[in-house]
Amino acid sequence: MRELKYAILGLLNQKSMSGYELSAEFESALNEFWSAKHSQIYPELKKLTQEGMITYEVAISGHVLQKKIYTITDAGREDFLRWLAEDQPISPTPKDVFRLRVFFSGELTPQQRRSMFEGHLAQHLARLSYLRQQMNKFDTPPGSSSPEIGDYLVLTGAIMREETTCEWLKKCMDLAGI
Amino acid sequence: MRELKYAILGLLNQKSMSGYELSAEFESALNEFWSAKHSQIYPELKKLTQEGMITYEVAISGHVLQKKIYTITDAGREDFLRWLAEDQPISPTPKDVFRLRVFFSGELTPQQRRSMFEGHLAQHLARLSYLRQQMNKFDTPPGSSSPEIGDYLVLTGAIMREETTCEWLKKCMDLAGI
DNA sequence: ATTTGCATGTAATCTGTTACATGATTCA
DNA sequence: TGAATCATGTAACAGATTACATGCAAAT
Repeated sequence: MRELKYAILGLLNQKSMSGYELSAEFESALNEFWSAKHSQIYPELKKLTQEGMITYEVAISGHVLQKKIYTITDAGREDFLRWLAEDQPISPTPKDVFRLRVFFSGELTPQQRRSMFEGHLAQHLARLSYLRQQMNKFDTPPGSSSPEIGDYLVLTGAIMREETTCEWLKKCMDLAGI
Repeated sequence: MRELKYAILGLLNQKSMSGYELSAEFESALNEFWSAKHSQIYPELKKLTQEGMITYEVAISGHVLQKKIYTITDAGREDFLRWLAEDQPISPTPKDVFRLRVFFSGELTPQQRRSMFEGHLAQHLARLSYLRQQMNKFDTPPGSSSPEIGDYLVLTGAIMREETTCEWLKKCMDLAGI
């Protein structure tokens, strides 16, 4: 499916940048729905260059250190837009280790179950409060044609998802009688 | 992390069965949070047998056809229970292609955006109605020490997750002014 | 001087999917 | 007798993580 390809093309379509900066984007902006390590990004950039989807020019940081600034080509933009507009079936529900453990949680003692749910709830509450704080970067909700609209929609979705996860965990503690 | 290993051990801890039946479990009971094809299951069963986590005996279906009925060993049960009780940090948010597309959706025309959200909403509503129907298998909510409690908790979670996804999609259409 | 961050790459390994391959059983 | 389902495996490939490997730049 080459999804990493389109994540990279999408980012380069917003702004030319280096592999290092792309890497940072995956850890910040895309963090709630995609990830990629530099060891995966660099080879993909090489491949995309060979395929004519992107080009780069070498820039110098300081005196000697070289970095490659990648720019999307017309062919790359075309391919990206084609992918973006394609309609695609919903993906199968992703793997979730925690739910796997909950499925088997009947084998645990009540104390063990309690600590399992409590531990996860604490972590999800922390993530939720982080996401809500992220929301502050929007003084006012971006308009429907603002360049920030996508960012805003996914952040909204991430918050709703965490809220529901927290509610579910509370309900689990309740239903499992803890 | 060997998560498939523990999914298999967990199922065999409930009931001895063949690779084929395990495969069917992944497609039904575990469907909302785990999956595995037979091409991954059979080699894992071989490995678990070598490791002494499970054993099998050969049964005959009909006249000739052999099937291997796997049973968890004491060592396997111990290892499974150790894994289940371990406390573990929440997993990083899973990859989600649809959210990736929403993130870049500012590049689409309003009509394209509309069809993207509408298409997904329809599919998620269908899944939601399927899950709600699944809930009917519980005449009454299982008690906290019933063997069905894990199944019930994850189904509850799956429904809540789908409901939130649908709400989010509606909100997206609203915010994106469609 | 030392640590942290910038910057780029490859190798080994693990996980998972698709495709290849075979054959028996059951039901219509 | 043909199709669907039961039943088990391997091979090739794709996607992703961890570890290995190197070196400059900036700030303390």
